[in-house]
Amino acid sequence: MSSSREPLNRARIVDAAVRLIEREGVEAVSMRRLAAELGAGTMSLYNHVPNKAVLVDLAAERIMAEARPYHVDSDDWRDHVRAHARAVRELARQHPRAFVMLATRRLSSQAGFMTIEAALRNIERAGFRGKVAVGMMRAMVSYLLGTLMREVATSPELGGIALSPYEDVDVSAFPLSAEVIDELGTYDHDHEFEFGLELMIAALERYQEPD
Amino acid sequence: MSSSREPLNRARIVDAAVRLIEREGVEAVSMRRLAAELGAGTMSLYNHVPNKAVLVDLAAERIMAEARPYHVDSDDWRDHVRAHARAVRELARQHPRAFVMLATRRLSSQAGFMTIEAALRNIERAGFRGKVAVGMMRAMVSYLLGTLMREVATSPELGGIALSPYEDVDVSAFPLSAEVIDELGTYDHDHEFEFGLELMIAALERYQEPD
DNA sequence: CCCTGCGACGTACGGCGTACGTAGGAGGCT
DNA sequence: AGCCTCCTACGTACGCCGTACGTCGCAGGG
Repeated sequence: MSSSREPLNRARIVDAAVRLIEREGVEAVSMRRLAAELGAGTMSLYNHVPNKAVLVDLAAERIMAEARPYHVDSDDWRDHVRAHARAVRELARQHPRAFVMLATRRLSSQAGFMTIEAALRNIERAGFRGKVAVGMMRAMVSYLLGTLMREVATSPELGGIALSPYEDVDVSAFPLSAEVIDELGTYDHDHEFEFGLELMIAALERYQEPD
Repeated sequence: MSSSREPLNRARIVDAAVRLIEREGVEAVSMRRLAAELGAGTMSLYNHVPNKAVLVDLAAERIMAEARPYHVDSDDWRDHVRAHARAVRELARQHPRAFVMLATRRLSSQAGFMTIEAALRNIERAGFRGKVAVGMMRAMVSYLLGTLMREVATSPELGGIALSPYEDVDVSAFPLSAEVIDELGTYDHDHEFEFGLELMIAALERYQEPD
């Protein structure tokens, strides 16, 4: 495939891995396939990358680095938090298969720090610093991670989610669930994300003005 | 291994899978190994289970079903929310390797509904019903999923997390991060979990008394 | 007594990650 | 020029994996 005259190098390999991950998910990545795609011998890859695990790590970092810094024109910290959260969501939606992978991996990259720094800046804007700010930042990250995992790992094109997840369960044993069963079966991800986001913002606001 | 005189059946196979998952994680599960552990031929498993994917699903459901309903003596909905969240956390900590698996899978089981119903009950106690309650429940689930993923996927015994994740990054470019770098490198999961939990509760409270 | 059906199992295929050994070419040295 | 050293590419092979397929033996019914 693509001009096999180019000598192999780490960048080209990682590139190919990223493309493959975005196209078919991590589980589709194999050293043999990658090599074939690069028109190289399988074992040649090992001259540039110690093993598959770190290759995947490198790919994860590369994808993370694609995150564009968001921009927003406002003095209100809430708008910044919103913009930041939406930017993360955008990244997740653009790379659904990669996101699941990123989510289960601890990041230690420059790119990861950019996100952390931006989140801390927003929380500082809201009037928090130090330990409390870190706690809030982490809670925010947890919420984002959670919703986006749910949104993205649930998307139908990603591997056979049942149409109605509640087919073979007798709901009558669960009165409250039964009452809102239609709601439970429906996912309006836009709405849910924004709802949860406002909930998180409300929580921060409440800490601002203590009783 | 263990009394190979017993005839094979689905329950025994799923049991073995669960044990193996809890001991060494999903990635350690293989049909050959499972069969060996049961003192059976590899292909005999396929008489009781169509393929590995559904076997793992069955194991996931079985683990989920182990979740004990929590109990708490209080009239305050906050205490119920706390108890529920802590029960989920306990489950995650008792089965860290299984939890990561459960988290990336959509549940449609009876057991899953028990959790949903309990969460809805608590939120109803706080005075919310219908669509709003579902949104809140989902936000709560997202937060729980997120923190617990972070807590559990990060635990050192689960596959080589670097001691200090921020070794080779130049923090000086990130002033706010630098300011709290010690905090960032430290994880007090108990404290963090409770902090985030109170944040979520605060958010619900704020919805109770609208400005 | 035979027939039928089912569960257990062996073999084999095409995949995987990667250890290891080899070969060839580029660059520096004398 | 000749040689040596080092780096990269690559082939082979090992031990895993999931599972399709075919066979065999045995239990139960006619």
